[in-house]
Amino acid sequence: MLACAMRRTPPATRRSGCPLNAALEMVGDRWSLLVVRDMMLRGASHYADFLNGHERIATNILADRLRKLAQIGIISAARDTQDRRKRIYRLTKKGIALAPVLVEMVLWAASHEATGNQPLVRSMRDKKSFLTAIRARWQDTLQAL
Amino acid sequence: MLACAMRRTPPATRRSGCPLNAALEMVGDRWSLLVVRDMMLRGASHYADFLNGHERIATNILADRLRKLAQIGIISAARDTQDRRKRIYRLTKKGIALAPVLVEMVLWAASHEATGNQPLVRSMRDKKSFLTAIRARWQDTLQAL
DNA sequence: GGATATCGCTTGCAATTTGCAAGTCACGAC
DNA sequence: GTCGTGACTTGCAAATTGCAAGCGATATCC
Repeated sequence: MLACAMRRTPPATRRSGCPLNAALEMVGDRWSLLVVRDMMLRGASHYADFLNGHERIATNILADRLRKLAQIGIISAARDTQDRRKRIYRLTKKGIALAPVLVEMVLWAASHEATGNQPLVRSMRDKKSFLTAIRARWQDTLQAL
Repeated sequence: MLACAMRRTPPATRRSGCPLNAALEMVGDRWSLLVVRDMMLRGASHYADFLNGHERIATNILADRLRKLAQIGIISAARDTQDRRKRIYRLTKKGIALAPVLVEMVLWAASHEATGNQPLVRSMRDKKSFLTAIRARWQDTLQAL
């Protein structure tokens, strides 16, 4: 199977062909990357995990973002077999590949503003080992299925 | 002078202390990073340069974003001494420091979607030399003042 | 096994933001 | 002094956001 055939979203109608524009049309809003962060760094996987995050996302917006992120192929959604009321959200390969973007945004913000969570920032300074660790953790959660 | 004293924006009221949240409150919208891209990659410096970009930003939104980016300290604005109708917008140090973020977003989008401008993508693959070149060009434009 | 709680949403609605089009106003060119 | 240009501002309809309340399916308790 060709990699191309696996893309979830055919280019759609983009305002321009610029890859940066494509990225921004997918995750260029206030909330999408925070949802990704919660999954990647805080291990969030249930609806309530995201709702209770520190930024207090509104429930209708959360539902909308989860839907869009799934459509785009950044996350996958599945019913929890242990508790059928719950759904489990997971990062896909495309989703975990956003890690370098998050790292650079965090490092940029931390070096130009007064921000919290300095331990996280410090651990990100060694990008290579941070990314390796993140990817390893993600692989592990896939094993656990 | 302490570095801290140079910050343009005292933390403001953020939804959370997370550096990623801070970054998103500053540039987490559809347009801000496209404006930065136009300056960084296309050498845009006048209002019309941005207006005529391929994504066709609306004029009121452009004015708003230029104002906000200047407030935050990502760009600076100055009257053109050659033609006093014009204003010249330039990236500050904080603005040019966004280059790694742009690079990672472009590389991510290009490897998960069908996008245009492959020459740019290819040149970004060697991140280190790409960033060095970008920073050098930025320094040059400052010399020319 | 019927009442109660929990989970993941949806709905209503006001307020803000976006996007397009049409000005406006200072300056420069002729 | 008239005309064009550059950088915006204004008006307005449409879309998006944010908050609160509700709802249906599933689990838990007694």
